[in-house]
Amino acid sequence: MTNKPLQEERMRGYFMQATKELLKGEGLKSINVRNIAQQAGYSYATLYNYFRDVRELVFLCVNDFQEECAAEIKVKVKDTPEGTERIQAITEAYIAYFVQYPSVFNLFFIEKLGDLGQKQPAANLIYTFLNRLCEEDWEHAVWAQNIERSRADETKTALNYMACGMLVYYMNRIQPADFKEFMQIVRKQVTLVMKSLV
Amino acid sequence: MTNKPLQEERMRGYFMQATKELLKGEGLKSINVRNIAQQAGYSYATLYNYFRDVRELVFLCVNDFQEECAAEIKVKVKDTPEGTERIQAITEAYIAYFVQYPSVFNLFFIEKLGDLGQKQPAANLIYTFLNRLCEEDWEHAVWAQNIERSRADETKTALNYMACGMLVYYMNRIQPADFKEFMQIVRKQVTLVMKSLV
DNA sequence: GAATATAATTAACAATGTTAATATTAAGTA
DNA sequence: TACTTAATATTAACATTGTTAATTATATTC
Repeated sequence: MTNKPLQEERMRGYFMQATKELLKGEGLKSINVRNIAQQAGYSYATLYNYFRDVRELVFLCVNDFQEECAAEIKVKVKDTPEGTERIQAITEAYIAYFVQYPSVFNLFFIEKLGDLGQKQPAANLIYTFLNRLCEEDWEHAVWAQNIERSRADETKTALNYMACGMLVYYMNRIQPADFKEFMQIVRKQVTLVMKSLV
Repeated sequence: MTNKPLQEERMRGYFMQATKELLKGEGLKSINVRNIAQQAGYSYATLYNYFRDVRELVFLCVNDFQEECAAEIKVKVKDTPEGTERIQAITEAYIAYFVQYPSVFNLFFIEKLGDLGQKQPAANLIYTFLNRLCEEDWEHAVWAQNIERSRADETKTALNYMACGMLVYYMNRIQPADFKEFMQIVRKQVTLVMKSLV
């Protein structure tokens, strides 16, 4: 008695595991079908029995990285009081995560999923990620500080854009040069955006 | 009597012209040595007599695009009064330019120049572009509205990051779907950032 | 006009994504 | 158990792209 869907799921898992290992290890430049397949212990053509193409495979990893990122952040901010203060802390941790894993950043924000046909779900997943991370805290802030929801939404959006912009500059332009300085700017800018709440 | 440097400069010009035509026409996906060389009327290997590699060629176009963009913006904002109001107008026109030419956007913000060895100058050129476009107006604003310079610098930086972030989201994630709506969000967000001045 | 330097072209190679053809393994049945 | 067929995996092959080497064409100089 065989269970085909389960087996296929396992196979996909092996390839995804391999992809994630490569991404976090060697980085994006090592991502190609032959490397991935070797890391998974299969031949490169086998991959095509389980994924439409290599991009589908790579973008299926987005979910896993988000879970990992969310877990990491949860630990980091567990002692920060709920509300705007924690929104700042989460945003900073979010940025720090991507700095730690540049390939994940590229995967999330740079690689074009546009070409990826039906993968708009992945785009939404990415677009809403920071907001989901901060959801409770926004609720709390709106309630506790009596903030207008439309105002909160604008600030939320601003935070989202700002975080992305800072990451793009830091990652692609090496600007500023060092991480510590970068995180200081991040803190300043996040504070500045949060000020628009009141 | 020949003038080698002049001739070489001309050759470089032909290839750069071809590259720019392709970028603005077919887009980034059509950029490869064979296409560029054909568009320039030469063989693909000839390119390597004038540029280290294809990326050097492409990034040499950054300058030209910036000039074009600056000229376009100048026309657009010529009736807007100097100062913060024009900073907003310039920022919006800057964003609109990149939406109009997605390949230029990719070239400026997405393509990694990191690998490009000694091309940090290009990175700086890009990083400072919006600030240079608004330079006079910032001077005017600081002077006319008696704004602290450190405060102005923070807002300037925020605007820079914000513009980049909005573009990344709109370009890569198709979010929001339509240009008009996007530009409304842009206006709102720019206004929000500019409020941090006072 | 022959010899040489310069520049451009074609040929060739390596890396990568993808598909087609082949081989291998597993499942089902007499 | 042995044979047939379906499934899965592998190797071979092809297309695209960047790059370099070998070759050909052009221009310069004596």
